[in-house]
Amino acid sequence: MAREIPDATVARLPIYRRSLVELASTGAEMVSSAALADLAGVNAAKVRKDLSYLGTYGVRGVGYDVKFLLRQIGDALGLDIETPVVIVGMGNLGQALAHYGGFSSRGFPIVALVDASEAKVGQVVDGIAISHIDDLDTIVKEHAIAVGIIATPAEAAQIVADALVAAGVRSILSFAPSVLHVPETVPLRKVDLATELQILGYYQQRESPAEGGNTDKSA
Amino acid sequence: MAREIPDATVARLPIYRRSLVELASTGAEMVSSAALADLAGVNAAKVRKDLSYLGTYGVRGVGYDVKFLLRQIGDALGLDIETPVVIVGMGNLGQALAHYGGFSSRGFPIVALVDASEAKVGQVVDGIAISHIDDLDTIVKEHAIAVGIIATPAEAAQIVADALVAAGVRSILSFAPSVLHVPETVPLRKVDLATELQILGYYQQRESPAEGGNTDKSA
DNA sequence: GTGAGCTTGTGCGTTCGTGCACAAGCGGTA
DNA sequence: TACCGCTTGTGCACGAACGCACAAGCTCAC
Ligand SMILES: NC(=O)c1ccc[n+]([C@@H]2O[C@H](COP(=O)([O-])OP(=O)(O)OC[C@H]3O[C@@H](n4cnc5c(N)ncnc54)[C@H](O)[C@@H]3O)[C@@H](O)[C@H]2O)c1
Ligand SMILES: NC(=O)c1ccc[n+]([C@@H]2O[C@H](COP(=O)([O-])OP(=O)(O)OC[C@H]3O[C@@H](n4cnc5c(N)ncnc54)[C@H](O)[C@@H]3O)[C@@H](O)[C@H]2O)c1
Repeated sequence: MAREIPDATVARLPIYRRSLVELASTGAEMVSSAALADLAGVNAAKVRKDLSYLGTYGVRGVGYDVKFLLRQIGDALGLDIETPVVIVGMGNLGQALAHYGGFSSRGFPIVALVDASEAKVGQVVDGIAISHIDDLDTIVKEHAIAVGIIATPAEAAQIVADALVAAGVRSILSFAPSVLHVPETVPLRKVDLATELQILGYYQQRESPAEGGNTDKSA
Repeated sequence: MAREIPDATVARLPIYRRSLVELASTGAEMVSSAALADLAGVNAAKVRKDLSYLGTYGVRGVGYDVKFLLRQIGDALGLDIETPVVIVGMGNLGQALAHYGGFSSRGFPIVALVDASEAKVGQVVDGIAISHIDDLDTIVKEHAIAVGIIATPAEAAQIVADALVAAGVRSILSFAPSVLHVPETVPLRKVDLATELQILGYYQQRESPAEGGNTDKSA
């Protein structure tokens, strides 16, 4: 329905959104592409082109309506409805994620926590009791969970990913440092902290400039 | 000295490295670009082209020497020497990062922890006492710290980034959801979990496939 | 020594992203 | 009503990345 939005643009929309939320809180009603570009740390022309994919709602000579733009971006990203999330693997990282409020406040409430360790099952973290991985299927269906976050060791990541897909999760975010295979229909994104550090290592060593957000690409 | 390596390639080197470490542990001596491509989840031609930037050390008809390749990649990424890291902001995320062993084992030992809260200063996490942010300068110089990890709230991120740069840190990894400005000479990478979820939201909503590692770009 | 069978290294066409630069268009002013 | 200044929307050209496809080159067998 909505027209096709380029990957690079999609990756920037959340940044624009964050900047706009900030702007809105200061009472600003309108914003120019130049001002937004400044806040988001990108080129003004890029901002205009990106926004043009959402439909052309700017007013020449004036700029964009902040509130309206926020709604447009929210719609494009599917933030108009809440997307329930399950975290699998309640170790160091899983616990930190569970405690973090930034997900719920951005439309991704964490509704279930899962682990394989008997010692962890039953523990309550941030108001949610940890369930056993064997019950994943039931849990996902019960809460209509759409997103699975993998925070298990790398060895377990593929098994967990398979289980999530089988249970009906529609997209996956993985923190495990391993290559995962999922069906084409399930969007998968990876965050690998050690990899990030190694990339920094290269640029640092070469003493060459290389600032960069972590935009995505690939098929 | 080493020839210029494209950004996209640099971002993949750590993945190759991980796959090679795995291979080496199984006793494999040689590996073909096709096999490595399979492990890393990329195209075989891309593997060959990527590796060719490191110099041309493959043997036609045979493949690449696993151990030698590991050394080559390690050198390119600057992993031949240990790179000390400081974590700033010891809340949920900072604590999880401090407990994580994956950094030290990959050449990035965490040698200092810093926070602004009096309540946290002095606490010992994973064998390291938390220091006060005011002492950052001294700490960085004392330990010859090269990388700063920012795990503070977004509001404090820019101040912390400035302090890190002033103290002499050479590159920065930030988890704060905010746009940071640093000198061109300081490589900066951002990891924003909420943004990742929002990006997933888009593809999920469109039910279109969009797997992807998080490769970087930008000037 | 010669040939068969692999695997590397890379040239080339294609696609995607970027940002400059400018015409189109809106609002306010005289 | 006519004009001026500002901002959007986009055509265009450049560059980066990708992956196919093939020649070059190595090893082994006979
Ligand atoms: N902690 C960090 O800061 C950090 C940083 C970078 C990457 N990571 C990665 O994130 C992942 C988790 O890290 P961590 O430090 O939290 O590890 P952890 O060992 O503390 O926790 C892992 C948890 O996963 C659970 N688990 C194991 N197998 C499981 C399975 N099959 N199903 C469900 N749960 C299972 C374990 O019981 C444990 O509670 C790892 O892949 C790690 O490499 C963590
Ligand atoms: N916890 C998560 O799972 C998670 C997930 C995504 C993003 N983040 C981001 O990571 C950052 C940290 O998250 P958190 O959950 O750990 O927050 P937190 O509130 O638990 O911890 C923040 C810590 O930073 C310290 N701090 C504040 N100002 C400081 C300053 N000027 N100098 C040094 N230290 C300072 C605080 O004392 C506190 O200990 C936030 O920006 C958050 O948005 C966290």
